[in-house]
Amino acid sequence: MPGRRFWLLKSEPTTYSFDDLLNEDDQVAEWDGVRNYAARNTMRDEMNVGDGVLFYHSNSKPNAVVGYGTVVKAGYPDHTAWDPDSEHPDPRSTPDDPVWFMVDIRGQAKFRNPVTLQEVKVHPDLLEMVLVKNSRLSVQPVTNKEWKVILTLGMSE
DNA sequence: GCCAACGTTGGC
DNA sequence: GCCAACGTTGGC
Repeated sequence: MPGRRFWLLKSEPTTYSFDDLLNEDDQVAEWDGVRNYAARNTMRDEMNVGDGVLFYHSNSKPNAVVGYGTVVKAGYPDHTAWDPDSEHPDPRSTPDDPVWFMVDIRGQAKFRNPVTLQEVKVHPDLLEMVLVKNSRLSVQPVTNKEWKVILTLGMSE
């Protein structure tokens, strides 16, 4: 599919794990609560329906890419920002003038063989991943090649 | 639990 | 607009 792009989403499994996503109705969830401008811009402006998504567990044992899925809804305002009872309220964001955005994602499959951060750091095709270069970005681009390599590694025995 | 790296805030 | 101070992320 021309124009299809690839992304990596991070979460701490103690907060929200890939299994949590797979347990949702239709395995679909709103990727809400992101409060970082670079990550917001990516979700608001770049991510499209059908794009591939890798899921990474941070602060985990081991830290690893654990599965993949797809974008099922492109960027739209994150309504949790103006919900004072949500995890990440931000009074600056309103329905009329939203500050924060999210996408909906569907979990496709868990990797038989999670691709650990250690493996990523030594694999010649993965050394340049944003995951390694800027470890703090929670929504980040993945190249076509990185996607293929990680899927192959992840789905192998 | 520590702390380096990074992002954000706010005084000037 | 700069940059110091502060807060957070996330690997170890």
